[in-house]
Amino acid sequence: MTLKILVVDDQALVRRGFAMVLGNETDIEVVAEAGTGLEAIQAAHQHQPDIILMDIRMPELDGLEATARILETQRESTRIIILTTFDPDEYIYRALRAGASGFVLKDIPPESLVAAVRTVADGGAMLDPTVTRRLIGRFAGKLGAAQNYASRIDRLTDREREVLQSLADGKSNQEIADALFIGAATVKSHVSSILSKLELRDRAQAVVLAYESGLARVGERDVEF
Amino acid sequence: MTLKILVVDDQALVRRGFAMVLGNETDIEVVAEAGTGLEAIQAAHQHQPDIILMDIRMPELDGLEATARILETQRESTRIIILTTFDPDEYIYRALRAGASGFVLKDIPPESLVAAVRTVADGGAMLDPTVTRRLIGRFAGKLGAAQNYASRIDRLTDREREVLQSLADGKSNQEIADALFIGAATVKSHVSSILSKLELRDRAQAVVLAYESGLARVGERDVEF
DNA sequence: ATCGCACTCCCCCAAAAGGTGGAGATCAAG
DNA sequence: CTTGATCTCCACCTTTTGGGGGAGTGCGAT
Repeated sequence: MTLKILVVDDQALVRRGFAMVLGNETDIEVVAEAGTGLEAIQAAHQHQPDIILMDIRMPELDGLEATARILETQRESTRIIILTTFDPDEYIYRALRAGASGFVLKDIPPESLVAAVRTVADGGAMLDPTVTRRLIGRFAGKLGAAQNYASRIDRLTDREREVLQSLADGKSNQEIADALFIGAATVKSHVSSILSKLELRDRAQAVVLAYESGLARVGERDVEF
Repeated sequence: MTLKILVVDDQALVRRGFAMVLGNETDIEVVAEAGTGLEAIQAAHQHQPDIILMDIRMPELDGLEATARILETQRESTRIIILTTFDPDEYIYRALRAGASGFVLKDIPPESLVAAVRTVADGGAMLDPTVTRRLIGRFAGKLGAAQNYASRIDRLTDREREVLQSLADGKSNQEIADALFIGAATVKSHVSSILSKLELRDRAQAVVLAYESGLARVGERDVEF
């Protein structure tokens, strides 16, 4: 199956350049090009590309806004790689929030661009190394505070951690009991112990801490409520 | 200037493999190998490598702990790339927190490994695409399911959303009342209304939904408990 | 063998949370 | 001006939660 690509950039020359690089691959086809954000949205709906290479600075509607709008309606089928000339700083966070799967500089070597497209098509994400570092730094920094909790969590027993996991699912004591095949009284014991060890007041705080510490992660939960 | 590399893995065969791949490059030199975490720490101090390729599962001291210890004393001069066989899931956060600059799977193509080493040496960071995606997801607080909840959330009134925010801080009804300058009874009303509108059972579930929907995001909270 | 620990479960009690069914006030829109 | 929505609060009631005691089992370390 060939990958359908949409190339979006306000400079025709740049579009052609990327299109040529990608067109050399047998399993990649550039199905459309767009020169503005609005055109991009239009083209995305019309051609349903697998991957969109999106410039940021464009007339009418910038690439990040276009990214957000496109992903609103076709998040499942289309992934977007943001291309920028340099200075990712101000844009990366907006880009990632908008739902971009990649963020690379335009001076990327052609073969790397191809690799990035394939990676993203495979469900991965590809960021420029400096962006990656920034993201890690931000991530690690944010965890500065939560690290206290992460270390406190280590003091929990295995069973207690299991119970905390269940708490982070929004389960009641009885539901946890059923899930772990133990009595409700036992769950109460564990919960009490957890709250005490982590210096928390109630299960709601336990849920917060589970997320902040990384024990629970967004999107990994089977939230059936 | 040639890059000095330390290869750490408990399997000698794996070490030799990586060493050979890297040794082919004229500007890369494998200055030492280690088979355990403790050996790694020792070798890192002795050889002051620019880059360490570090396995996770090892006897004596695992790679993540070794990473943390090494970076404690030579964070400026040495960068570490974590290598794992698969299932990055459980390790990535610990790895990034420990200060790793890279996290790649062992089945990485040789030329990509070389590229990763150069990237990290240049001050960038290199993560496996699935890891990158996870990190983005975590940062952006958005993931597939989030949309369902997000839509339910906008049925809430402004005040209710405020209260939900407070719930996601782990606050009790009284604390929310104090924070919003209203009575505890009023908070109860709002909470009831929230639970009813979102079809939740208790505040713990509300916290979960706040995170899963992106209304609350890891690291944005002033967790003072 | 004894100690500590984790895990299991029990009882009792108080506090918090949640449900129901109100009420008054405001304010924007029809 | 009436309607509907929102925000504020109340009273009454039931359920859940959380704390404070135990207590018995098994298991691994000393």
